[in-house]
Amino acid sequence: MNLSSRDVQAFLVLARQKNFTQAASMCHLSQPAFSALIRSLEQTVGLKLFDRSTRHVVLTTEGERFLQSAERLCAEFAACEKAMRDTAQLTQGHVSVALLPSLAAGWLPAVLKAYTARHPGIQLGVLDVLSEPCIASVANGDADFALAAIRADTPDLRAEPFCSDSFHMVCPRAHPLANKAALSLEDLTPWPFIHLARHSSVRQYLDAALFPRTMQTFVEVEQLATAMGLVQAGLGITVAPALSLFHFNKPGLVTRQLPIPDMDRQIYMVRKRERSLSLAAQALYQLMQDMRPASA
Amino acid sequence: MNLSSRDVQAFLVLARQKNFTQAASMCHLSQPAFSALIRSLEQTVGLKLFDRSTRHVVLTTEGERFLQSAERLCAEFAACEKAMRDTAQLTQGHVSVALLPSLAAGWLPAVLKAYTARHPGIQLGVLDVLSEPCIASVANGDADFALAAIRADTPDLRAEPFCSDSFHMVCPRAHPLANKAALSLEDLTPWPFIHLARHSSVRQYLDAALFPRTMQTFVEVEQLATAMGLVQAGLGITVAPALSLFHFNKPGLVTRQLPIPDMDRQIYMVRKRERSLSLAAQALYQLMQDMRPASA
DNA sequence: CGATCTTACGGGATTCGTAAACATA
DNA sequence: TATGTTTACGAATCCCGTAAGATCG
Repeated sequence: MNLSSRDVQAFLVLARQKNFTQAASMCHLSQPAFSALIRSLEQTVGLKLFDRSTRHVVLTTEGERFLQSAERLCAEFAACEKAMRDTAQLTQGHVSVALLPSLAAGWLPAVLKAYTARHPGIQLGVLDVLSEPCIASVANGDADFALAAIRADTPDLRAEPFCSDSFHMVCPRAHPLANKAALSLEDLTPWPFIHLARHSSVRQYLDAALFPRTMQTFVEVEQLATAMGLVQAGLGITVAPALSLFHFNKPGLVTRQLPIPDMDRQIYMVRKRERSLSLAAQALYQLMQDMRPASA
Repeated sequence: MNLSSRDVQAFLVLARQKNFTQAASMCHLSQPAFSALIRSLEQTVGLKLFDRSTRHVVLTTEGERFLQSAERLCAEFAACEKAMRDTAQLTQGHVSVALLPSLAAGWLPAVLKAYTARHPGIQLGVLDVLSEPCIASVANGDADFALAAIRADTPDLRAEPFCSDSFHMVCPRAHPLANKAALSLEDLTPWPFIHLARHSSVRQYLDAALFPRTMQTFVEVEQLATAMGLVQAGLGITVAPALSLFHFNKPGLVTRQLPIPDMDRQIYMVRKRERSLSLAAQALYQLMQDMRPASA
């Protein structure tokens, strides 16, 4: 049995109007076409639904029975249509993004502000974790996409460059490096250095750029905020990516970009291969590209 | 937006199978036709519902959302289809008949027994009242049709002969009329007579047949059962239609048919003009015709 | 005779299946 | 290369609107 929303709609209109001509025009059909439609509906349902003479049109008992089903069907159709329109117009939906804590703290707030202003009905999810769990959350479906420092190209995942992130030296205002002209990586090696843990992407980029040289390690810490405190206390200098410099925007501290272009940290947009982003995710990613941090 | 049960079904099959070829064969369609169907569905819904490559078919986020609506729609379609099938097969339904108390007591039980045996799911309604309220209940929709002694042909109602009902004299066994040969209406006039009330159809037929003669009225009563008691007590004789003779099937009483054919009471089937009987009512009426009382 | 539903029929759109092209592992 | 989806296209079907026919008040 095949039954379309159009059939149901036509039936309901006729049941209300009790007049083929009026009902037909309401359905934007010629009267004979409408008559044929009702006849074919009766055939597919297998029951005579209307008693009709040239003067009167009335529901049969079976028609009354079908009316109940038709009204429920019509309500479901309407709900379905509304749901689809809402999702298409981003009035309703959900998006979850995984990104590095540095992006989440410094840059994301403005993005989310713009996003919710435009799409207030969309539920947001943020996973502000390191690159590895970012990738994992995309792989297992917790996040629609991720912005991470790992070029994760697996059979499941696909990465594309999103932005790049230059490195900056951080030292106290009174430090000799604070005003040195033409700063280079070489200049940093003599000084006590606050390292991040080896598993951090910052450390890996830095070690690679230094190799085979090394820094005078004073200490290794996990959090950039800790490194900030140590530098502010005059215990050493450190290197941080541009996106996390908001940590070091403090009195008594100086940040200077390291002019080593090929050392720039790449941030990738990571998503599932062969799966399109949801509309809500597309809109968020589009906005993120429009508001992409200056590739300083 | 037009959406058919076929579309929804196809969507659900593909969402389950995640394979166009298999889903197509399940829907008895060629694979390209099925592919086109899904494409047109996506177009009417206005959303991409599946991510498809040559290897994998997966629901998009929007497809997941539609899946919920589709499942609810599918359930409604199934419920509707079942309801219609039940109605068509008389597994479900309702019929209400109005008929004279005489028919209701003597003849109806066997009819209803046969009817419920054949259609156990049909709800029954019986209005065992006099002809006038019978007709009224059809006119106001309380009964599907009536069996009454009034030929009710109004703009709203239509009557057709159903059966005829001969009249019988009732007297005590010891009464002279009990064994008299060649009984005629004349023979009854000398004896004390138990009349029914003037508004009863029996009385009207009897008065018309007698006119201008009259009976020796002993008393007028409303109920045939009362008349039976009075006759049994030897207070008089009476006349009753064949269909209510079960009242007089008692020891000490004799009933004899009055051989006056054109006096026979007509019973009519009364129904609304221009309205078909419900399937349940059709079945009941057909059975009633098949089991029609012998036109004694 | 006027209003209204049904039937008849020609044209146009939709939909189907076969065959070929295309894509991915 | 094998599996599976999309494109191309001719044919059958379905659906619509106009016009004529039938029916009831």
